[in-house]
Amino acid sequence: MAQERSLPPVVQRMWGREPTPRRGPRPRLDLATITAAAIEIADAEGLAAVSMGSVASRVGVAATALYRYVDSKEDLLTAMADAVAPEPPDPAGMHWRDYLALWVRAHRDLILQHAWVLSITVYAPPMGPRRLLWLDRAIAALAGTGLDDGEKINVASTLTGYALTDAALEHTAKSGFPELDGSGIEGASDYGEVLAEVLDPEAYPALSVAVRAGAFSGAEGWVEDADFRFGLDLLLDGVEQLIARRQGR
Amino acid sequence: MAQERSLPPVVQRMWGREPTPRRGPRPRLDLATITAAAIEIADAEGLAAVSMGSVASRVGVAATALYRYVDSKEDLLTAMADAVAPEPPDPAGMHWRDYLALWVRAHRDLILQHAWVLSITVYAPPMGPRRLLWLDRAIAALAGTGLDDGEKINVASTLTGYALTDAALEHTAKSGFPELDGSGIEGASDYGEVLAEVLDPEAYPALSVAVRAGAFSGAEGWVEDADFRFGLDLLLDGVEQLIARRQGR
DNA sequence: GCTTACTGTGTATGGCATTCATAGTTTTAC
DNA sequence: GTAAAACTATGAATGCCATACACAGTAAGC
Repeated sequence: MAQERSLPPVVQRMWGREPTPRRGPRPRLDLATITAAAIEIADAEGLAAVSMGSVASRVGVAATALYRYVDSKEDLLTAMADAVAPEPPDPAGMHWRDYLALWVRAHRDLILQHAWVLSITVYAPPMGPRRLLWLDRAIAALAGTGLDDGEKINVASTLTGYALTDAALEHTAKSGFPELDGSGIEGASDYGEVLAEVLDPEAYPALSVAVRAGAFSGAEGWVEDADFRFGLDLLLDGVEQLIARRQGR
Repeated sequence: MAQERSLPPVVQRMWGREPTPRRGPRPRLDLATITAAAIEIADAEGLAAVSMGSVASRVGVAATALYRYVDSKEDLLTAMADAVAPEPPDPAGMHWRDYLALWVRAHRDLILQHAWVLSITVYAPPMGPRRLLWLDRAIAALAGTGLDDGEKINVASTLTGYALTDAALEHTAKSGFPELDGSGIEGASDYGEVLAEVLDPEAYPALSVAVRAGAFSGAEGWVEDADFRFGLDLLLDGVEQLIARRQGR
């Protein structure tokens, strides 16, 4: 009755609850070391280089041995996406807004440092121990703001989404537009230039004005990461207003 | 000199500029019909069923024939992600806030109706004709707000990101948490229940309080799509404040 | 009519995730 | 102390898939 529902094997292993077999030889591995090996490969050679074979040979077993720890490659990937998250920053003593700004930035940087995360999941509710640790800190930072638990979680969720999409944008911008490789187009302003030739001013009235006015070219001369802060402030302003509403009256 | 930079083949085809060969047999296909076929398959059987073979046989050619129109499968996928976008709603005569709310919702619904989009790209700068059409309308809706072109694009970009991540969340919530299939866990509240067993209150102080207080269980009894509106209002409040700042002084 | 520039086809290759039967290993039961 | 039971890692086999390549057919240009 009480055990009717239980977490599936992989998730249990993500939480460090590896089943310890009562008979037979001791398992030579655990999910953590497998995941760590996979992350190393992904960091070094990209996600495409992560195959059951490559991961297995890195930990010194045959490819099929991994299926003792993981039901499928997908399981391994989700475990990777969780395990890659480091310790979140400590909110102790910080104003919620300062902390959340820091939190989102750290989140984004984390993703940029392991850009392969972008290819795994768009965004799923956090389930693993590491991601939930980040969620915990965000909730903690919002203590005393008057928001209820659900609202806090919603705020964190929205911010996570922003970190993710901003990281994605920044990544594609940095690594060049994937569709434009070998076209001689190197950055946003070049793209704007070429785009201007194709854009029909009748079908795209507002956009073609903006493009011809150089809206894309401007993106080149960024002051640090103005774009990131732009969206972040948008969101935090929204949160601040919500908090004021909850507190004010 | 002027032609030094040019859009790569696929992108040109996405814009309807198919090269017309001067000799030899007429091409039997074009990118649009190939893409449409691929989208039909993805809608019906999921993205996994989209292979060069399946798409080719649906349009009545051999698998390898597709490489006359597309350099790689990835090209086909990005073409799909663009072509799937329908006509955007018309902003004429609407207040910017009303329109953008509508716009984001339509965007999210679009993704939910073709959830496979989530597996293709997290979020890349729009390059195809359909996505840019949406961008155009968002910019148009912000006319007269006092924002400059770059800011308008940034707003649209942030909102797109929100549509995407919210769709992703909603999708995983609807289709059940992928990692939890066959575990007897059916929804968020069930997950909260099971989670409570694993969560160490010392390591996750804020979160375990929230979970035990039923923060996840509450998510079940949604009024329509309260969560979606929550984040949306957060963002639009932020935009509104920005506009006020640009106008006010 | 002959060349030229194409198109679609068929075959072949190599990589990949995953299945399955098997041999080996440790613990429990008697 | 011995045998069965439970479990591990392995190696070979399967089937799918993206893609490269050489080729045969076709339509325009000369």
